[in-house]
Amino acid sequence: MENPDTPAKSGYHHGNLKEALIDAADAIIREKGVEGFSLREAARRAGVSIGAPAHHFGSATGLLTEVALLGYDSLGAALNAVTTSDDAGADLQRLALAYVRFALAYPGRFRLMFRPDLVNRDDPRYAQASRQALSDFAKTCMRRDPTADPMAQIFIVWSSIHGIASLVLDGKAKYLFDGVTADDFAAEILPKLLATAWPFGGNDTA
Amino acid sequence: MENPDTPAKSGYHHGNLKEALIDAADAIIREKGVEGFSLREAARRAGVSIGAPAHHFGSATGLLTEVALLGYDSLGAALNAVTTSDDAGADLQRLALAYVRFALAYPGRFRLMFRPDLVNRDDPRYAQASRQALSDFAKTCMRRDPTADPMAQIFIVWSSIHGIASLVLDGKAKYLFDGVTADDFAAEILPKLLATAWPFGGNDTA
DNA sequence: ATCAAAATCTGAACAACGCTAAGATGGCAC
DNA sequence: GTGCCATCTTAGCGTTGTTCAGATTTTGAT
Repeated sequence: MENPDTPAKSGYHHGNLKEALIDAADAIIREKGVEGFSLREAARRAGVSIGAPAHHFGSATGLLTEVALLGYDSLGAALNAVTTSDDAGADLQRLALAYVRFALAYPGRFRLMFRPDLVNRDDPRYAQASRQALSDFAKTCMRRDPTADPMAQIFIVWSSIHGIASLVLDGKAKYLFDGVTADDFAAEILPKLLATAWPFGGNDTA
Repeated sequence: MENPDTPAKSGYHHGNLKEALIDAADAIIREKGVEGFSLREAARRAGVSIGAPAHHFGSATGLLTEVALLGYDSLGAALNAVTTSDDAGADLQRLALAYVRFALAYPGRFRLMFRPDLVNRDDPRYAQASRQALSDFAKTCMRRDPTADPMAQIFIVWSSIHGIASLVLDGKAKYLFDGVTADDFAAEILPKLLATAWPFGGNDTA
């Protein structure tokens, strides 16, 4: 349940409250979504009083920012685990699939990561984590079409993938593909969609 | 400020509280965003006690659903106002531009429209409004490539546009196009982007 | 080793929120 | 006129984030 290297709680002082609160917040968001989160419940789960988190994070935003950073790290790891090949277009398809599957596997984290009202964007680690998570993406985009304007290409491709993830997560896909669940979509419909209708899958570099 | 055809408030009874509350909610969301909304403030602005909205809308979700419907109507109107031509690809570009500009002009409405936790999706008017808003879109997609699978094509194109709008609205564009404001993006960068890097602008039907 | 200083956590308070239920008010059909 | 019913008020409950004085423990300097 907990890291074995925790100093454990020695009565009054918790030991590593900061990590415990981040874990608790992440768990709440996983179970009940971003809107189900409350600072008080995170404190409750960490076995600490309601005023304790303020010392470590200042406000709820501070704690949620940490969870968002964790989210970007895990997204980056998921994209980094995608196998690469000579075919940049095929790689881009796999990355897109991984992106959407991440969103569906961690809907709470994913939503939080794109909620400017809940995270502190002035934290320099935020921009860093965001950029890092998409680095594989950017590289594969450039590999697919080295002649294109880098920022333009990355933005357009990222938008397409992010739009797919957002719409599916918000339940809009079932309006078009009537009644299909998000999991079915990710497992069956989406791969076909990416292989046929998605314009970034083709190997343009010949 | 108010519709001239309001029965006005006759002391105890408001006259048309329902509309007044919807207007108030829409105004709050315009001014302070979705998160800045509260049922109590909407009641306050309508000049009515805090328990009054419950009678008309049941809960906050009920009221917000009305605002979301209003949002879909206005989005549909914005897309419907786009001039059409023989070139379906060019039309699609204009529709995309209108979609993103709507999101930037009415960020509160736009975000609310895609917040499943704040609107009642079981309301049959929701699916109806959603479909209606995108009808021009769907038609133009089919006109652009009549051979493609309708649902697949519409979903992919919509995703692309929705992703652009979402990322810009969430402030992600300024990470790629350093420091540019959302308005500058919509006015200058986006049109060029749609004309060059966007894969759905070309006239594939020859 | 001692003891002050800093870090950490408690507990209570405050204002605001959504929701509910009991009662007051007034329009409207009969 | 009278009674019904939609409408609105008011009070209350449980919840939330934030703040702050004080209790407790660790740390570091002497």
